[in-house]
Amino acid sequence: MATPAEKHDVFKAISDPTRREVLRLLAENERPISEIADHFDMSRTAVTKHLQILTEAELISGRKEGREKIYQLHPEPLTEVKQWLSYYEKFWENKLSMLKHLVEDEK
Amino acid sequence: MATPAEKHDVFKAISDPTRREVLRLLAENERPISEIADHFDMSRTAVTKHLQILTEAELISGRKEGREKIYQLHPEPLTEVKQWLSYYEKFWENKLSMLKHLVEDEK
DNA sequence: TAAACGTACAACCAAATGGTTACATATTTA
DNA sequence: TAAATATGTAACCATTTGGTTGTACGTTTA
Repeated sequence: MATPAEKHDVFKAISDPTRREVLRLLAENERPISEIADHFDMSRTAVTKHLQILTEAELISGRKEGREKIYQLHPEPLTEVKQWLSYYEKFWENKLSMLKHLVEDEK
Repeated sequence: MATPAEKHDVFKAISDPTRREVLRLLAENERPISEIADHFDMSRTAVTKHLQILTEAELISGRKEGREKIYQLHPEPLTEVKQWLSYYEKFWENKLSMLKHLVEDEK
């Protein structure tokens, strides 16, 4: 059967362009919600919902600091995507990458 | 701004567990629709819709052969996901992987 | 040629998704 | 303390998503 549609679905989380942009912003710096929202042409509420989805996927986390809530990136769950992708790499990659696979397998 | 929500959105295409399973099936073998549908607990029509989405993302293609339509995998668009991921790898990977990055950059 | 097979497609549906506005609450700051 | 700032949250909405059933149509095959 297919991979179960988990509560913390990282594939679903990264399927939205807005959420990918949020990840990129947080890769640069941790930021409060309002600063994140400033980068988008949508309401702060809408951005907050995206932050919740990313939080459920454990790709980000927020801490309260005074009246602000500061979000930071946690890229670890992306390894699941990387592992999934690695299965398909052999179908398209070249010899240089084959070498890379050998290195990978040494882990 | 965010990555445009393209017509052929590979991130959206792979966000669904059923579609990821279809890709896995086609990675093994090219198959007609009915054979793909047999692997799922849903109607053939529903599976066909997933095949259309994967086709729009150019991850698969189908050819008519007699009364069958045979689908095959085209994994190339997954490189977009791989490239996107590579930006985040530096945040989590270890030194062995750093070496791998050096090799990668030689391309 | 009649029946079975494989697919295409229209119409419909419930739930999820991605957005909104309005208002409440907590924290600084003037 | 009053005002401004930052966030939380409820209620609502349109569209998309992921599924269904029913029917039609081309292709074997008995």
